[in-house]
Amino acid sequence: MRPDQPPVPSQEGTVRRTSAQQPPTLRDVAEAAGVHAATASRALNPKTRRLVSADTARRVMKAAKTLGYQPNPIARSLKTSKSSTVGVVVPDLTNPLFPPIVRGIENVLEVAGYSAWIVNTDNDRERERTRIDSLRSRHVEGLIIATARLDHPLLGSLHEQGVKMVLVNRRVEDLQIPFVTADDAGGIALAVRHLAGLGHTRIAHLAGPRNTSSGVVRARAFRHAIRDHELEDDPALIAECAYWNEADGADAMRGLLDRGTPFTAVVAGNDLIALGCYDVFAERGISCPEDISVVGFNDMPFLDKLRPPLTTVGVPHGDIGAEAARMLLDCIEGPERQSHSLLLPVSLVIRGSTARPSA
Amino acid sequence: MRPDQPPVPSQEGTVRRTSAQQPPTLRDVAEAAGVHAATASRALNPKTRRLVSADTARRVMKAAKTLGYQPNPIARSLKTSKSSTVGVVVPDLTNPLFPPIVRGIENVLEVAGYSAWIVNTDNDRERERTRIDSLRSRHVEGLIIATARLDHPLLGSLHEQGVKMVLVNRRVEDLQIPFVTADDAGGIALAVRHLAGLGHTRIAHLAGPRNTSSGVVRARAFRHAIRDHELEDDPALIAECAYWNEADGADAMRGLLDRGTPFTAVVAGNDLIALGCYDVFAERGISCPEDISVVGFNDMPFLDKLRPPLTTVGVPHGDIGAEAARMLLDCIEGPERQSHSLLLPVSLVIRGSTARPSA
DNA sequence: CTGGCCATCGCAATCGTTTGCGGTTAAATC
DNA sequence: GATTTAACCGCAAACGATTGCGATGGCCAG
Repeated sequence: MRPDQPPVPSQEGTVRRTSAQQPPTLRDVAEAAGVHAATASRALNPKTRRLVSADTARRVMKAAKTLGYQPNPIARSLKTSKSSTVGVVVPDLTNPLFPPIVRGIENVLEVAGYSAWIVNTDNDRERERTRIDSLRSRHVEGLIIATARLDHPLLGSLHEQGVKMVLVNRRVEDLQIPFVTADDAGGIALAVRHLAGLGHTRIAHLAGPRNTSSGVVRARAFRHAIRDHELEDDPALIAECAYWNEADGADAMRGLLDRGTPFTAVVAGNDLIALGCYDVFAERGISCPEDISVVGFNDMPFLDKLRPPLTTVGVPHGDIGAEAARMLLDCIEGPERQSHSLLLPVSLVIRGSTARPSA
Repeated sequence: MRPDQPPVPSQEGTVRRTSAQQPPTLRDVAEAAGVHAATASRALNPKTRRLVSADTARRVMKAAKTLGYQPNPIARSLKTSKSSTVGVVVPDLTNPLFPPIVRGIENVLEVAGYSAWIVNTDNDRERERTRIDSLRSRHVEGLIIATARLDHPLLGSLHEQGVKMVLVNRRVEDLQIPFVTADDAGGIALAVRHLAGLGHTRIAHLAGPRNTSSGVVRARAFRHAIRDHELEDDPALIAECAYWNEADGADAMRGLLDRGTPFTAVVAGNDLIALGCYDVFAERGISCPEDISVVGFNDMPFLDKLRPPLTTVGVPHGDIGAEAARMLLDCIEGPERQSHSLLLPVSLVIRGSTARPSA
């Protein structure tokens, strides 16, 4: 659309695009510095600067500064197939779990000169595929993925194709994809130790979906912990939620209650599931923690202001994101460094939703 | 890095890049269809398809499909200076106010074939400048901005430069930049009407920052409403928060309490400020709503599970985002349509934090 | 039968960088 | 003083698409 000035080529050799404030290009600074564009390119890039004389490097950099030159990432990306960009795939930004992770990611990416493309999948496989395709066509240099399911062919094939990626919060079975998650098992152990210490013996678990690693790891850890403390190991005390959200948490809780098996405490797969429990408590006039104690998982924001404040296990979300980003950058820059995975420590945040059993 | 095959040009004319699964390029499909790349380009683009014969168009599209051709957005963007991309500038994704807006934006962008670059500014002017620069260098076609301050020279200069943008949640003074916000004044009116109806006569306001439009609009609306209902119009009942967050809300509340002016209700500038009040209530043993009623603004998630559940004015965040995106697309496609601004209706969500004054 | 018009398509330039290669110059060697 | 050597820099070809323009051919009208 630019009115390409009529083909009167280089009338003077110095002035280009006089009228519009088209941002200056590399050629502009090259001309200003009296060198060829190639030289300017080398002078501006620290990695190639040693190929030009110190003097011309100075001249070029000065010219760049006075012209306010900003390299065009698109042209660069086209040429180099690099983009200084990574894709971040989350199920839903609206889930308070993810923004802190994203912030952690962005913080480390930013200082490394990278930026993040964020996409939501809404847990829809097809949408996930198209979003990731779009990321790849934009030449992202790697992927940080928060939507991993245990069985995830898409990730498998991406991995085979050599796409650099790291998983956050989740792992996938049988694949050597690096991940960084919270210490799920440790967190659950903390939770049931706390409940056992309060005197609970019949503790239920509202497990997350069986197709996510967090779901199964936490559920398994729960059964281990129950046995370790020699509490009631009753399969009827375990219910599974289809999704990590309030509605399914509430459903699971109702199911548990309707089943009639008595219990005095429940460790929820995560905070949202715990919130679902709160809803059911309100429905049925159950009081927490007097009738039933609840502990959540994640320590998402504002839990301290709930009625009652939710006891939960605190997870360093920002750190998870930051570590994941660091690992991805390692993958990208150091080609074949064997990057192992990371389990970040958690802590129990004791608030008002847990108490001694009334009985 | 691709091992550019030695300059044995077009040995057969058909095979390129046999080894690697380098994605097919436009030239590949052109060859496959037996036409020139230019023709292929025209055939693939609906807008130019009429320039080629129906038959070759079919051939090209078939070839594209069988090769799995995906146009390279980077090359396209370099040539056309378009990117099918818009920038979304928010202060902090971690604030639950913004994710729903972002989702709304993405939903309408997606069906239009656009996608969104999200950046956080942390309310830091310098960071804001650099992030927006980076967006522009990536050729975003427009900006959706949620960080507007009333006096915002940066936005002014962008606007002068012809950068398409629309503001969400905020406006800026003296500038004809289209915006879409909630009906702030209407929401405040609803809130004080509710409180007045309950019998409160001394109502305080914890105003948002004076440098944001929402802050001043809500504060002004508050004073109007107070006068309309002929309640105590005492300047000592108004405090201002430096930021829209819990900590500053708590500070303002403490200031109000320490001032000694009596009041029985407070309308907070937004939900986070209201949460700050909750903190102070806990500190000082004040009970809500018995001693003081509180109403927030925004109806962010999980407010219904607070102690007590927060009465607040509900804002259609998703719609705000969606409308903003629609307006921006209009700006981009229709060049000089006079796009006016939008005020979306709000509603009062009455919960447990408001009650009749005890006195 | 010829001229002209239109539909169709190819040519080549272009967007702004990066980078292999080759040429120039000055310094270093014997 | 001739020749090697290195440092420095320019040339031009990419990357993958879009697009103005011109060439070609077929078709119809005169």
